[in-house]
Amino acid sequence: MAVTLKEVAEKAGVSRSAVSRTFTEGASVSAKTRDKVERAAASLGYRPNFLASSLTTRRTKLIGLVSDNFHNPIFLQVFDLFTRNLQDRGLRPLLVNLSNSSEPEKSAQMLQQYSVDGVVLASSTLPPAFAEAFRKSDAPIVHSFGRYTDAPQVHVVGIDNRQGGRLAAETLLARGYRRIGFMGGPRAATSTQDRIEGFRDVLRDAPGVEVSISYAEAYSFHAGRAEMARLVANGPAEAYFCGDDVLAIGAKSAIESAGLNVPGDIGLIGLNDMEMAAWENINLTTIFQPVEQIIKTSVELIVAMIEDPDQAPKSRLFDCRLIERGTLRQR
Amino acid sequence: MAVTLKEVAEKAGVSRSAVSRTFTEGASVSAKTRDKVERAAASLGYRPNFLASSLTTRRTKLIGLVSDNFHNPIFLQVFDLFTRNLQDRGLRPLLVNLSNSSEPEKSAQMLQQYSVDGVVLASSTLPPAFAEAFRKSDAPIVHSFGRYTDAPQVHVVGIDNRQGGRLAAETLLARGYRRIGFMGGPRAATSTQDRIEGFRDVLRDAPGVEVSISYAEAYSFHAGRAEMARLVANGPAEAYFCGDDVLAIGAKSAIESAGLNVPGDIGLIGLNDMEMAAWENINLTTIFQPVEQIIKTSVELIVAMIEDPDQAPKSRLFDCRLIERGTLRQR
DNA sequence: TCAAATCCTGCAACCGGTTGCAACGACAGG
DNA sequence: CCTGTCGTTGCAACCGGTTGCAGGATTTGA
Repeated sequence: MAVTLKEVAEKAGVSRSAVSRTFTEGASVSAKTRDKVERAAASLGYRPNFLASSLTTRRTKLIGLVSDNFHNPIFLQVFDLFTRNLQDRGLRPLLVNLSNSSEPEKSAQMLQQYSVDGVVLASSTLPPAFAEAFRKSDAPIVHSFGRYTDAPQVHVVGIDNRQGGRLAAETLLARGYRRIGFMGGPRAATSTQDRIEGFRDVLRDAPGVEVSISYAEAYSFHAGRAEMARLVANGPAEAYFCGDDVLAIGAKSAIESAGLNVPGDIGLIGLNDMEMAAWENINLTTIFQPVEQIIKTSVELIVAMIEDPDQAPKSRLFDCRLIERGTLRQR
Repeated sequence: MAVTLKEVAEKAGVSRSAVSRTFTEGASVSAKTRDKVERAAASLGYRPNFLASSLTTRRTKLIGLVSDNFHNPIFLQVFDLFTRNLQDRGLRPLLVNLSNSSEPEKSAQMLQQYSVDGVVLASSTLPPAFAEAFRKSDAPIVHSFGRYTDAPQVHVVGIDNRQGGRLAAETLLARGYRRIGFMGGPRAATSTQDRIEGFRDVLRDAPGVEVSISYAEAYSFHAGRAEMARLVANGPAEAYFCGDDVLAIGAKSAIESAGLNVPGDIGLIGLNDMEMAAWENINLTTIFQPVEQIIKTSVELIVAMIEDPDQAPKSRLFDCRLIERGTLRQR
């Protein structure tokens, strides 16, 4: 059984308040008392109970970290960065896996019952209804990797998907491709639509360019591979912008299985720049998404909102940039 | 501000105890009272505060999920499975990232301060001192993917690394390889030594077989690639057992970069059977590690220990099995 | 119809802390 | 030496729940 305040107080011969105060930043305690208390606490191995104190302080230092993406390898990096950023500020992530859950309200309530100080939604595929469910809990919320809106319901931190789409289109144009395809993730993913829009904006005005659009069933290797296999069988474009690296890697596999070559026969450009994209046997040209910056900003934002919860929701978007590797022809 | 017990009690015209009891499994409340309370609770949107109740019940339903492995893609699956298994039992993972932390005691104390009901250490590379630090916290502990010991300090759930090593060796022998290498992870990783032992046990007695051992600096693609590049330059063996799929994939990349072919020139067999190993462009023959079973057992064990904490620590090991794909010659 | 058994309920104390307030002691200034 | 000020301390109430206990209400059995 853990040592309590009371035991320390008795051992040190002071009141419980005195003990509490020596462990509270900025409270008024004399050097003599502090010394007695610290001595007693050390000898008993006392550690204040966070949960008990949270009752009165109304701070748990718990942050709900909610995601539905446990298959795309980029999210391992996302979890790594989130946990470290949070830990560095003395916050603790309470992990919630929304995969095949149809009841976001349950999770939102649960987080509320744990009195989390804030919630991070880390997902680019979260249906709007889900974000809405969490909004009702009164804790600060940040939607990371979310979609830009003029009047967002919650704070959004992510990339400018439109700019990413434009960048991909410009890159493909500059390489001289004229029959160009977009291969998106699931049609419903919020990120996909904006990327298409940017992509189209650029190509609309380009003379003699033919654009095709298709969707993979998920942001996964197999979905990308299956979709590209279908495309290859029906006369593929010259190059594809894939909405995610993992789709691009699947696509590459399909192309090579068909006896064709990347970038010789078909060019590919991905999005994310996940670790694997740099592996020499993959070597994927891709649009870099500033994951570290997004996460750092998300955590800063959550911390700021804990201090001052009444900030109007805003979208914070970062630009993507091109990472040139070996899956587009040089021109 | 959240609705409290007291407000519900007032609205329903009953005592606080009555409200508490209607929300407590198996407490004695009349149908009439329960009805009044539920009505009032629903109209106010009341949800009991877990943290407050944990103070008296001594159950938080919080489980510390500790890991230091946020780079090997297999761990995304590990996190997925852990969170889901825990959630299914109404438990909540408090995620702790031990990466580049040299003070496990801090994390252990922190978990204690949150009164977690149990701790899962999910790592195959955890230095013994780390496990030791957590052992001192009085919560039930399970070390998943840990190393087998006759007299373990904490419960261990993992694979029989020795059997895995034997299986790899037998497979390579059966394929007619005679110059055989082992490429392990970091020399200090607890798992590596046992795998070598099993591997050696089989090959020691095989006539005319030459065994070499080497280590990659980390369980990572680049470490595997670098080590294999070194081996290829110095006259490689005919086939290698790599201590992890990600090492094997790195090795394959190095072999192909050197203008050689897998399995034509060098055979490879990995360990883990991570998702990516099945990707058609990788198609890695590997030793399957029953991750789902390990995690399911770990969670069951934690739950059992919460009920009855005084079980002597035991090791629970699972057998590996061979997954044949395309990186070994057929014989 | 009445006593005994059973079920419900509220009181009050408690879980492990925090904090407003009033009392106290020490010290400085007059 | 007295008074005012200030820093320190303990008391007691509180955070949002749970629970042992005793008394009241209800049911059961004869």
